[in-house]
Amino acid sequence: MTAAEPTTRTSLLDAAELLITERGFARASVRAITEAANANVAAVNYHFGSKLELIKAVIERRIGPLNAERLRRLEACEAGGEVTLEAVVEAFVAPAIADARAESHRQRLARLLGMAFSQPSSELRAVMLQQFRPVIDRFVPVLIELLPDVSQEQIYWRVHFMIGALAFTIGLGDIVEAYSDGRCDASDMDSISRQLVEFLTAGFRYGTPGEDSR
Amino acid sequence: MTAAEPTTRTSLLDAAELLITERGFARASVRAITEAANANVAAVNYHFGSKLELIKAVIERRIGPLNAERLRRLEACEAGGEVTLEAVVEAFVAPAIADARAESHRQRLARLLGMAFSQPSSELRAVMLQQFRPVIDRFVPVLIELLPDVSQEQIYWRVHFMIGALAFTIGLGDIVEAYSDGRCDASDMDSISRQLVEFLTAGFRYGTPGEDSR
DNA sequence: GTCTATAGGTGGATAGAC
DNA sequence: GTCTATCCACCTATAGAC
Repeated sequence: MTAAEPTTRTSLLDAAELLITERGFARASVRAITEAANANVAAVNYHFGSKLELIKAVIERRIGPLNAERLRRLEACEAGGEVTLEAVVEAFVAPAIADARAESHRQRLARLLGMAFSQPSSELRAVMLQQFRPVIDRFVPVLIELLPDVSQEQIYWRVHFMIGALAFTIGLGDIVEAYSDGRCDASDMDSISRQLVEFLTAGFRYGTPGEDSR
Repeated sequence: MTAAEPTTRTSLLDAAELLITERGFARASVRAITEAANANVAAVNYHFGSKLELIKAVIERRIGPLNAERLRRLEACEAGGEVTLEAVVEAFVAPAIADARAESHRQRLARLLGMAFSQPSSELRAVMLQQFRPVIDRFVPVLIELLPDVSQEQIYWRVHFMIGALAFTIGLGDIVEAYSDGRCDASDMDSISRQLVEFLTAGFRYGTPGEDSR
């Protein structure tokens, strides 16, 4: 708990994260991970018990702090008395994009997140559900209060739409560069974050056409 | 080209699709696929050349018709003279959700789509890009015309947000059921489609706050 | 904690008979 | 086109010396 010397354990986590985002869960072999970490083949089993437990640890190490930051920002909003819809959406979106910008692992976290979500493995999806649960439980009531004309059910769906747009955007932003023939810059995180927040805020606020039309 | 008798080739495609969406690309082995298709182990290599080529064929078989339907619906809008923003968004969203409802493979197509997108394998991502390119190229100009105050760059990003929300929703709708403690029904495709179209339409239309505020 | 060696298994692919 | 038999690369996990 003193300094940040690279233990074998953290080296394994780093190497695993890198290789998983590069190759996927299945093709990131224990052999390759231990080799990249300058550790022994048996190190994964010694430190984590199995490859699956290592993967879980990789996911939890990233998603945990990310979601904690989301909660922290939401609480900062409430403490400041400025609980606008836009601020709440930003509290959810911005930490993920900020994290994607940090270091060299630009899309790594989000791709990891997206991969873990879309993985059919029920084990990994359970980890994701467990990690996201407190965040959803905290954000939804705030959104309900901010949008009294929108039903609870609709709020849940819109939160889901938000997560989808966010995960897809960070993990696969480079696709837009290809489609737009370079007109869009997937590395301009500030612009992306702003555009996404504005888009989602509008969806939350105006996503219910006049009730009289039904 | 006469009837639809189940050839070995199509049995392999069906079995591969099912197993891929259940287990993922890596864990859907050639052995399991051929067994499920009541075919011989060597059949995959005989008919497709390799496992990778089989996977590509599975993706193309589903995404191709889906995107063709999107183009067809967009053209129907234009022919009818009713090119509203909502109709255009619906032309993009509804075919995917309709397909997800058909047969028993509820989330299969979309999960396949999401998995193929988030797969680090550059081979598969190239297939996805190639399949989506004509759709993007067709929808973007229409959206530009409908939203003269929104820059081209922003349109591309919003289309990206739309795809993300859509893919995530169809592929992982059951997550919402868990988070909402059953308040949301992920099998009510009509409701989901309507809500998603309304959410996205609002994002497209009102996603740009007044310019005077900057 | 780290290493070597190896067990024990599954993967994709193919050769060659039918 | 279909089958069997087989090759061989690679994987996870562990036992046991250091």
